[in-house]
Amino acid sequence: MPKLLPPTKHSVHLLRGQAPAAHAPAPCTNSHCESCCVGALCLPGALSDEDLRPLAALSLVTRRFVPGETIYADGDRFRFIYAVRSGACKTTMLRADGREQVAGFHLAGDFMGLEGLAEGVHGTTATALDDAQVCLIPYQRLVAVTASYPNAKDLMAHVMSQEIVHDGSLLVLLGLTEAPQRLAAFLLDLSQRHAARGWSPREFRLPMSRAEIGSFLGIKVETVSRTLTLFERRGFIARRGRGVRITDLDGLRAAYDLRIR
Amino acid sequence: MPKLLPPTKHSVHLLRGQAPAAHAPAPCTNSHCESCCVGALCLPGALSDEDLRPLAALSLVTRRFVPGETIYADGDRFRFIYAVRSGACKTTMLRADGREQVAGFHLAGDFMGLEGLAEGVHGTTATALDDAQVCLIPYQRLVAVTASYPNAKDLMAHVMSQEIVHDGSLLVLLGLTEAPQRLAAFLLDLSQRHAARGWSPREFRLPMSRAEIGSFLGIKVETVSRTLTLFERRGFIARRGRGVRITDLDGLRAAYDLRIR
DNA sequence: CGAGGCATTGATCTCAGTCAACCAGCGTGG
DNA sequence: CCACGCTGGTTGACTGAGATCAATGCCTCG
Repeated sequence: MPKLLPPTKHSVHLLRGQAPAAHAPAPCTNSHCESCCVGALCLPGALSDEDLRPLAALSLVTRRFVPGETIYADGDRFRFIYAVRSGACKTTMLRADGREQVAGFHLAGDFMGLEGLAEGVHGTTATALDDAQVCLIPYQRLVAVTASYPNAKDLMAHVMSQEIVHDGSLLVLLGLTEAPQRLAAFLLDLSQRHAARGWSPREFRLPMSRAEIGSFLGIKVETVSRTLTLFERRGFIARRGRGVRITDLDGLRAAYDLRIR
Repeated sequence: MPKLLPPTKHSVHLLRGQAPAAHAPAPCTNSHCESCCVGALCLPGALSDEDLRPLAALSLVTRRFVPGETIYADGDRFRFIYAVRSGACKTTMLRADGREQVAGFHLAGDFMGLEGLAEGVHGTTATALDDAQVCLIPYQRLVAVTASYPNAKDLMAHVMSQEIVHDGSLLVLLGLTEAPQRLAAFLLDLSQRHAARGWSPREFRLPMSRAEIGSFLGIKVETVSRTLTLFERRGFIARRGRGVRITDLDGLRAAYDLRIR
């Protein structure tokens, strides 16, 4: 087996030790944006302290959620925009047959619930995957604040545009026909999002189950599993449980000719 | 063949006659929002004339595009938000292997190019599918206008949220595993969007090629074709070329247990 | 009227879904 | 403390849906 690269005891140990501890930001105690550890991610880059000050008036609430706990539910009245401070969440929609369909995954620094704005009602259900801290931003108050501070006014548009950009690249991802392509694109998307947060793009924990990955990608659990083993045999990744190390990022990209920007 | 329902000469004729002519809005000659025929679609419902007035200051430009013509390209600097006034467009991304991947379809009343806001550069290419009229909204000027008119201020957020809602439902659509499910969901999505415009939800023209449908849905052209024939044999649809009539909307929905809201 | 693009259909083969067994980790409770 | 059962993950054998290859038909446009 020339190409085969099984995870050594050592690498496995690395995976387990690093994944959750080293990359997750330290818990935040303060609810104000100035001191929030995901601030730079959460808010579009070039905001000065000047711009941030009005946001202090929002008096944000940060809540903790345990894995599986619902953050907001489909049908709830839209009152807050939710910013993930730490941990990870999923948003889902219920299908007619009762099974849930994953609509997206959200890491620290991501927003959730923006879809509620248009109709005044949420159209998805958000659930914590990890122990997660989520910042509740009261929308009405945000509107009031941004109205009077011109510099902070583009904030929402910026944030929403980012969401649209990401959704777009996910739509392209899901337009791929073959399971390995989709899964590779999915891993690369996660990798890139980790990089954007200053975390390692090559080694991280998958906060979601195989079933959830499959639901999102439109492929079955077994195929997710098999394809991951395939990637491992090809030497693209090493893994241990939910920990993943991308050992050959370019190879992975090249093998499935993707370009998720 | 008990269930078989081939398109009669008569129904075919209906399809051809109605599809493009009856449903498309009449061409707009005026560039101001007050008199634009897609105004109610383009702008969130409850805007009064009062609210609309400031928008006149935008002095919008409407441009015509012929089928295949590029409206904006991946990499272009973000200057405009594009509102489709008539016709239909697609947005695409180029994959590494050079083939293009369809990221979305846009009907009259839809916006395009919102993804450019975040980075200041467009991340997709927009192309006309029909003869299309597109309204170019200069973003900087829009920001200036909305800054001084509080009622018009939520406009952007509203519009972007709608985009996010729709993207979300498309993500769910693409998370479906089987080709007939996806195609059914796709048709129902189109149907619903037609209904939202006051057009017939049961009879319309597909402005895109089978290949483009396939690219978007992640299935091959042949499968698109075969699945459409399947739908026809089951009595769910009738079709002639790019014209479609949904003869059994509930049946289509029920058979593939979807609930695209 | 002919050419070329688009759509449909058929035959074959491959990949992913299905069904089922098995394993590892974990919390519960004896 | 270990036995137990449960959930989540992996693997195998088989089947079926969809991709591929190829041919034909249809419509549009020059």
